[in-house]
Amino acid sequence: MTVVLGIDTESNGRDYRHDPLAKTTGVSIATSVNNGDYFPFQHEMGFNHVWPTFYGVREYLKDWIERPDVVLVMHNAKHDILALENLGINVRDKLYYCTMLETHFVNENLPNKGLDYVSKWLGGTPKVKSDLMAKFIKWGGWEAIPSDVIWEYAEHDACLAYYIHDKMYPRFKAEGYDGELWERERKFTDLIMRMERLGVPIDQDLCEQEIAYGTERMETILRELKHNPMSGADLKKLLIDEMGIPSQKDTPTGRPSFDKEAMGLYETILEQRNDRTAQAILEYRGWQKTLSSNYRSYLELQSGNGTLHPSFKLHGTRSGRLSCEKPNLQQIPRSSPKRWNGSLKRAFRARPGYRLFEADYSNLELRLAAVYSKEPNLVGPLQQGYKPFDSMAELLHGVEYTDQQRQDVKVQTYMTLYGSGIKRLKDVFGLEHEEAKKRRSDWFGAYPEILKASQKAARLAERRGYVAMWTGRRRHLTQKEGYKAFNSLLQGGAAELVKSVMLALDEVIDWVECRMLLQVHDSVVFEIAIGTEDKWLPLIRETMERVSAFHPQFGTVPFPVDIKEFGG
DNA sequence: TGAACAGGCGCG
DNA sequence: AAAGCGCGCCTGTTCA
Repeated sequence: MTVVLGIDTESNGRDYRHDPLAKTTGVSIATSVNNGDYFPFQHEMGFNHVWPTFYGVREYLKDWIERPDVVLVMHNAKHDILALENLGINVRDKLYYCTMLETHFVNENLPNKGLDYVSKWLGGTPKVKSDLMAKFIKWGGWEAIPSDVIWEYAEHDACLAYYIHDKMYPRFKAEGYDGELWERERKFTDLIMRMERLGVPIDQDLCEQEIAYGTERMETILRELKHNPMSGADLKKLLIDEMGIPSQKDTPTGRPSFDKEAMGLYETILEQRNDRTAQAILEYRGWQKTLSSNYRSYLELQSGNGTLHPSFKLHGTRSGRLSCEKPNLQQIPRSSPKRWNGSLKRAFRARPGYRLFEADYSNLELRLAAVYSKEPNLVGPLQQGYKPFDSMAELLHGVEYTDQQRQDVKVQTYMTLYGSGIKRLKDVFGLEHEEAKKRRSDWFGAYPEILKASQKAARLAERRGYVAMWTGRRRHLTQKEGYKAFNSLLQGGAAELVKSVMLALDEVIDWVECRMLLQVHDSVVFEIAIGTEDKWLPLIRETMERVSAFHPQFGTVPFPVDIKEFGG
């Protein structure tokens, strides 16, 4: 017989992954929906337990929690596992359930997966945060809450975890997630936790230099323009009222738009007057974005020795991808000639004795589309080693295709795989309705099996309410969302594939000479000891390219991996 | 004064 | 009938 325990932990609010002062102040345990207790024993203020055993609460909890017949239930286990580890309680090898992920797997479309929201969504009670507790938090942070003040809140949270598991587990199991899939998810959670703890090293001096340079550029531009380029109202005054240019584009709410596309239009008009106002506005906004979202944010978030510890959210996306926050290192600007963000990767510098490398799949989702659809016009050329868009441009425009045609085919292909309609095609390529229709039918004429696969996925989603990825993981769609089904299979299938690959990589790397630091959907960033590159890089490539190990279908086309040095 | 929304932009 | 998909996070604006 197993015992199910709802667990919730309280801490002093510091980050377990890098802060030596991080401390778990107490643990709550629920043995049923309405039977929970809180064990405070490391609070700065208020009562601390020394009972119930002579050798202490920590040991008592450890004995209980580590018992092999105890199954733990936690809301956001990734956090509570660290909190328990902080007490020397090891749960990495035991069976646990994360109610947040149970909820996410069964209903990935829920806008919020927090404990309070999910409980209420299920018809349960909300969290109980007293006014007094809120005041303490405001006054001195979580660290300042006396144990007696957090008591009720803490034990209630453990009950809520128990309650959510009680409600969600049957659905989780019925959809086939318990067992192998959940075990795989726990292993992946463990891997992500190791990645997060390692963190990503940055070059603080370079960040500071860029902040100084960018701030100066922004001040200069502001003096010239005398208007705030971040303010729509100001830009209207400047460009439309003062300079007399008619509005080029409107936002959905009817105000003039000054996004990149609109600014491009203003720029061509201003070019004739030899006026650089549009460029100045774009440069200002470019610096603003980069300084606040990247350089300054990196310096603020680094842990004290120049290391970033972003959080990867396992429940972050409906598609099954990870998301990343604080900071979001899945949106580091890619290399380009732009002065303000074109070389941002230089801000990342491996630890002494190491180098950074990024290994990424080429056209991962497109290759998956070829596999799923079995489209001979795509599978054939890929098998022969063609680059997909070379082959597609050739098929649609003949061997004499232009660079522009190739680029357009690429854009149209991704638009199509993402479910774009004719209207969007018209807008993006500036076509008449009939031309757009023809482009669409030409594309589908060349790749008819893709159209069929897409329609088949849509029908299936409409009939069953979901599509299943190759692992069994589901994406739930409403009747109206059938058009998203094929894209869900590609985006979600790719995410599942990269997850499997990372688990396979975990088996071959040693996490000392070679370790994973980041995942960016179709790529993985590694830190590798100098002098051992020849040992690890080929192994990484082989492991990543051997996707047929996960599903025999993936053997029908190659999945080539490109490896580049990353950072400065 | 703070929350919520809108617009904008970075990534795959 | 028509629909580009999936994110995080910044500044400015609006509203309670």
